[in-house]
Amino acid sequence: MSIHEVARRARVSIATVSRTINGVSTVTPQLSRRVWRVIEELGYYPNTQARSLVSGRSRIFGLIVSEITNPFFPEIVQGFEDIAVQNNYEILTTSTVHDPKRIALSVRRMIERRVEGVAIVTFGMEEALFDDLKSRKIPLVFIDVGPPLPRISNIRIDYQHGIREAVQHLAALCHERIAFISGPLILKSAMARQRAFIESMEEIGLPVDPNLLIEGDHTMEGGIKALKKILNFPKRPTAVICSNDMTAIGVMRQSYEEGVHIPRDLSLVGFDDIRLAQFMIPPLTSVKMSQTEIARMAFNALLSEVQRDIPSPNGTEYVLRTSLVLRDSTAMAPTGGRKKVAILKKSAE
Amino acid sequence: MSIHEVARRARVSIATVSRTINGVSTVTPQLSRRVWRVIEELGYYPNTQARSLVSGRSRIFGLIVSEITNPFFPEIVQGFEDIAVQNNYEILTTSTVHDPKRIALSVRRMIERRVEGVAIVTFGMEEALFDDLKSRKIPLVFIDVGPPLPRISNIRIDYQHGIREAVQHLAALCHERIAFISGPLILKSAMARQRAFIESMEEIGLPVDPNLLIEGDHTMEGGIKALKKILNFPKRPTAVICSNDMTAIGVMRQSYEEGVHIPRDLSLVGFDDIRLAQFMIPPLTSVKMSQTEIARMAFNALLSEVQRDIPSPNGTEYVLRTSLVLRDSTAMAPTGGRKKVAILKKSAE
DNA sequence: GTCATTCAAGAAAACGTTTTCTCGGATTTT
DNA sequence: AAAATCCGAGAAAACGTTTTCTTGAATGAC
Repeated sequence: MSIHEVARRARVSIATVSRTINGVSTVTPQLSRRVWRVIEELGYYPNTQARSLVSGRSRIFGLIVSEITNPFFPEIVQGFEDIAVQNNYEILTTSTVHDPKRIALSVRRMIERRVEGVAIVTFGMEEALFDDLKSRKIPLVFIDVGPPLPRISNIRIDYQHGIREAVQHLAALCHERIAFISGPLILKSAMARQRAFIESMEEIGLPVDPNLLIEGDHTMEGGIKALKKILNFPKRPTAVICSNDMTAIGVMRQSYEEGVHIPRDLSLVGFDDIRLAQFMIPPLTSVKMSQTEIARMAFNALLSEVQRDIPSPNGTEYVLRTSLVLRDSTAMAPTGGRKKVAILKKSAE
Repeated sequence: MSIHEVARRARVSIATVSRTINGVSTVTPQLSRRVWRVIEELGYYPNTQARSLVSGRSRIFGLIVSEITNPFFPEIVQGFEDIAVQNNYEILTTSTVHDPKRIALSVRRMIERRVEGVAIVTFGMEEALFDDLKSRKIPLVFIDVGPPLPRISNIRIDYQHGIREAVQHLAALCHERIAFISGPLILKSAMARQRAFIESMEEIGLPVDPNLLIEGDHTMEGGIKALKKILNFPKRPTAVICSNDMTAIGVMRQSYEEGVHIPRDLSLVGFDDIRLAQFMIPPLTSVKMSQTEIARMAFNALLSEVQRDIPSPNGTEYVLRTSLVLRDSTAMAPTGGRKKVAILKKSAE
């Protein structure tokens, strides 16, 4: 089972077996063949733990995501795993479920396993929980934190670009009253999206009604609640942009419940462009933030940091473009916005 | 950084440090306190690799799923992770993406990491790929394979129960032409579901039209295609049962496209009851196969096998009940169906 | 033909733990 | 009070590798 058994049967030293496996040049072809034959015969697989103990390299990366049951994340996990496999790395995934205890535990375990780097894809603000990793000089990559620190890279999401496209698209369809359902505003990323929305509106000369800035929670339930609120306003908006797709799905659901037709009565734009978006009814127009791309960037950030001989003095900043994907959940604004809504209300009574 | 440093600073031997960490009784409270203080001070975390090298226990379980981007699986991964955390295990997850090469590689790596057990949740038929694990006597747990072998447990899904409920439910709503969209029939699990459907229909005395047995592929796209086929039949069915929820979502999507209203024109039942089902428009009636429960069973199967002193001679068989969850995608059959069923029922008496 | 050089492969050290073995002092037994 | 027992803690072995050091044979130089 161990390298010794192989060595014994091939009548060589364990050093030779090790060298054979690792393709070190100094081993005679003849011996090499003999060793390989025994390895095959025995079905010998080297013990990774022993290997990385002596080599000091675990070939493991950690991946921390908020919640794997949120459809946004599986694509990231898959993408990360795909590249990891290609590069002979393994990954230790943790779905934090927003539980600080869980995060702390997971960080601890990753350190104990001597991971070579950790990608933190959480959109959260639990930064302090990762101090342990930082002080141990483990390469990290975050989403949307700055400024870069030694060994700590960052993927900056260019929210502005996609959201501007969304606002312009709606404006082109004659929408003027546009609501924005944000994520929890304690989250940097949620804040950034809202800010991008406001700036885009101002840029294009549309008024931002503070009543139409609604704080959601990035869940379907949140979308449902938010739409209820929106429909209660005397002056209903004709379009809604959501801070993520799950919220948009909630909005759709509640619209159906209340007899509001999308996109005839209400145009809807999501954010993230999860795969599901295209299978909604109607297919959801959304701002794409490529999960695969995020995964790729995150992995490469870690890998290149690990492969460096001297640590990067200031991490690296990667930028991810977002951009609008048009589908069927947006349409021309109902003419004379207001009146139409008034009529709608009457017929509802 | 290592146990030696701790030992040096606490002026004890490394054995004492080890004993302190592992709570071995024979260590004086006074010394213990001294050691702990140094550990805290240094922020020392033991090296898992060294630990499990000597102890021979990796405290890792492998988890192999078909495709983490399929909404059915994340709940399983999460559930598995939850229990693993509670039991101080770590998990190495692989999403096979149906690629045999990938599976083989992943199996190999798991063996190299000396995982203590592997849960295989794939609904596939790549069984031969796991022979390596079997021959190494690593505890395994499968879904829906039998018969049990030494150290190999099995979770048998009781498809019949839930599907019978679904058929009875539809029959009660006076449906008699009921279509079934299966998964790929090379899959045991897909076959089993179809068989359960046929048996349930016969049980209740409804005819099974072979034309209404359609082979899908467990994807949304498959559902879309299948519905197109169904709508082309001269004698359309009034209800459809799908072999999984993704297929049902595809059916919904295409129904919308073709102006077929669910549930007025067509009743729809899914299978799996993924979380998303309740957020569909309309909320999808589905046969629940609790993913959390599967995860729990799988983990416990592995854990109890590992904790045994002598291996189980025949694994253990766990059974998971399925049952219908009623929502809004089913309704009374369009009139015309009614009468006939009434007659049918009479003749059955 | 002797001596320096090269090189393949074995011996041994090292990685960071746990665990067995050993030892010396304290406690109990007689 | 001497002998036997216990017990806390250090020394050392072991886990399965990689890698450095060593060795001895073969090659080449003069």
